[in-house]
Amino acid sequence: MTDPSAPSPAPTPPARTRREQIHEVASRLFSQRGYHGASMRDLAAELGMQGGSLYAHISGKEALLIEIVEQAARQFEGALMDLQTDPRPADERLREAMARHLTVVAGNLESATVFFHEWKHLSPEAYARVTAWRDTTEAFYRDLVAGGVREGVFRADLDVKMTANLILSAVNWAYTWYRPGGRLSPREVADRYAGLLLDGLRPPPKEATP
Amino acid sequence: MTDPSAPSPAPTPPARTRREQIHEVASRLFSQRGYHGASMRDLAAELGMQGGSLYAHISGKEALLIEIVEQAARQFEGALMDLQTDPRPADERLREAMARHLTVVAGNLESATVFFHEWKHLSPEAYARVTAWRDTTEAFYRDLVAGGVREGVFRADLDVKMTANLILSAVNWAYTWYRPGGRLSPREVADRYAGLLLDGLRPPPKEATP
DNA sequence: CCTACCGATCGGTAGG
DNA sequence: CCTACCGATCGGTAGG
Repeated sequence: MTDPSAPSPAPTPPARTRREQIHEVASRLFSQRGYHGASMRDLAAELGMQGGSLYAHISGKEALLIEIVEQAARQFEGALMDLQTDPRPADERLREAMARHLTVVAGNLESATVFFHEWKHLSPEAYARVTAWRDTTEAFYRDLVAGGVREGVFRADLDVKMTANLILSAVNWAYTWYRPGGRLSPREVADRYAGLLLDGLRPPPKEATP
Repeated sequence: MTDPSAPSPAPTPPARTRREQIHEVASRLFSQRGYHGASMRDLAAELGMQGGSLYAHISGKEALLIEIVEQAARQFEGALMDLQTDPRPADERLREAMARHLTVVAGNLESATVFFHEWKHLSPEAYARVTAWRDTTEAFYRDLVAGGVREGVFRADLDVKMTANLILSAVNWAYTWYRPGGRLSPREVADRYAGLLLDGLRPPPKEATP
């Protein structure tokens, strides 16, 4: 990691790194085996330590789950929320939001899987925080759709809630099938999905030539 | 359940009922707490028996998971597969497939949740069977989309795989938000989703009036 | 970060 | 379907 010919201006703090390693391996194990199916001894073994040694770095198993899930929630939030003040028309904002959302999912498949599957095992307080984050994301997409209707970029007769549900389905469900190194980048998936949603499956109407 | 004024022509076999009760409660517990988070003693307690007594009815915990997951898979298959020979145009077939798919999800929220979350805990043989079922469903939607393109009902430039992914996202993700007794029936959700997918979010082009 | 250990709980079985 | 039990494993701690 360190180039011996160069000075090392900012030595990496090692304590932080170890915690991050634990988080990373825990994300993988929780996503593969589920929260209850992955044991602290499994986790320790993957890091080359004994089970009890983990507790020098973390306070417990649930704290690990909380941090993984809340970090994922913060990433979704950080990717989307500044789009609320974006001046572009709603169709462009939709394309951009889907691209960012899919980029977070695709770039964090393991913690996204933990976020979607294991959040129900959180203690009531953390559970409530995650529920609030989910509601915020849903409201973001509903507002985007409603804004598009107001702008005249979207149909006036849209069911705003169902439209937001459909968009969320597309970007969230990607955690089940998207694999890095596949045919399409997250942005390409977003472009195709947004194109389908905006223009629909039907062929464009022919020029009126009776 | 039995009308005392009427003769009972086919007495219900009680052994089958007990197994079905176990399946039903297991679906709920597995969906709420996850496969590894739900214990056999939890399950027995909900049925008013001791942990060991379950094994008079079932062979083990994993057999229970296999049966729940495979029953769900069979329901999806049974709902969709006869549509392959349906003579209607692809847009109508799409609407019907989504309605049936959503009806299975909405009518079996617990086992659908187990199907989507816990199948990764199956033994290799059952895992392979479920994977094959998933592939069949994906192929069904890809064929439907490709058929629509051939018929001229869908745009010629569709990305068939991504279109099928988008449809599957819509109908599968419903397990996370659909609740019985909500605003819309599964069929109404399907109608709205199919309408959005077919016609898109953009307003219809005005009649050419220059 | 390790050794050694705690009480609790796990899936499952024997014998009735 | 129950009682009583099996060995294994769980999350976590004490003391170094």
